[in-house]
Amino acid sequence: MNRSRITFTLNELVYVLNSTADRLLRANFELTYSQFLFLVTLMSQDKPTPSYLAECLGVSRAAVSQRLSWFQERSLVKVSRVSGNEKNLSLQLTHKGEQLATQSADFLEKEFRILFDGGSSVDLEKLDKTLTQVKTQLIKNAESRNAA
Amino acid sequence: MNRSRITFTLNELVYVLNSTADRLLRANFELTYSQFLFLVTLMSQDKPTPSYLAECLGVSRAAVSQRLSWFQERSLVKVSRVSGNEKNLSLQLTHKGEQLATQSADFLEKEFRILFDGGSSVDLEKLDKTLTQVKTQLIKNAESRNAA
DNA sequence: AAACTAATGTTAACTACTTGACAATCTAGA
DNA sequence: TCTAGATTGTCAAGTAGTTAACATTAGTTT
Repeated sequence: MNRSRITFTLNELVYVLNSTADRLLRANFELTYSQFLFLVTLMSQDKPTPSYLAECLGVSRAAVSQRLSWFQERSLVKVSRVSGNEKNLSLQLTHKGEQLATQSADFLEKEFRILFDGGSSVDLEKLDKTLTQVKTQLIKNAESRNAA
Repeated sequence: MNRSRITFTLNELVYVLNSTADRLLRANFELTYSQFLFLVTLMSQDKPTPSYLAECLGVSRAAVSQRLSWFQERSLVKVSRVSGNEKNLSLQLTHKGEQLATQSADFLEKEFRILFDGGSSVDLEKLDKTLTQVKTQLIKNAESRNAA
């Protein structure tokens, strides 16, 4: 029952976090959480192709392809071709897109700092390290188990 | 950047956990993770109505309604009416459904114990408590923020 | 150079959810 | 008692993802 409890707790926590973010973003920027992630991920991306964006977002190339028009229609993302490269599309945040991404990220950051706060005895820095450790170990064990 | 890192880490960890569970269940029981959750949740439920199941699963009543036929077709769940109650449906795992739920849960439990193991220095019990604490506090702060 | 091979982006068909509307049923209050 | 309100289950329409198949382009091998 140990395993179940912690995976359920994790799922619940993630649900609370993501739906809170979604609510805040909808109310203040008319943006869903997943649209926000799309913009923010694209902004921090060194290789701005749809294929790489899909990989960073953890979704399929088809999913990115389908969503692109939404961001183009709203002048948030510019899709172009770089001369000498007929294979890859190049994605770029417009000025408007960049502003929206930056402002909403700052806002969310500030809001969450308040929500996480309140005389908490939890060391978030340390918690993050622990979680990363669990993740890494899980992946490693799964791999060695598959190899065997 | 603190907030972002930990929410990303959490999302990543949950993704690894759930997709691992999904892979194991598909390979060994021809069951997706979400079908597994449907069965297991129903099994541990005291008030076996679709509406309450939806609440427990964290999805809409419509979603449960749409999925019910899948479980009925495979003789995993029996849908009936209790006499004297024309409003609520009554859901019940069949013997086959109960066996599948129990066996797959035991299997998953065992597999995850192995994956979580391996000379880990992480106290999962304690981690669970910390996560629960963070979740509770987050909800509390969000409420008092909304009230104000 | 030609010919495999691999990667990219798009489409079609599917799945699993959502919200909003609805009829049917139960429950309480005047 | 009966009526107003709440709850339940379902449907329709919409959204966001999936996989599989495809044409196109780029790299590699012979």
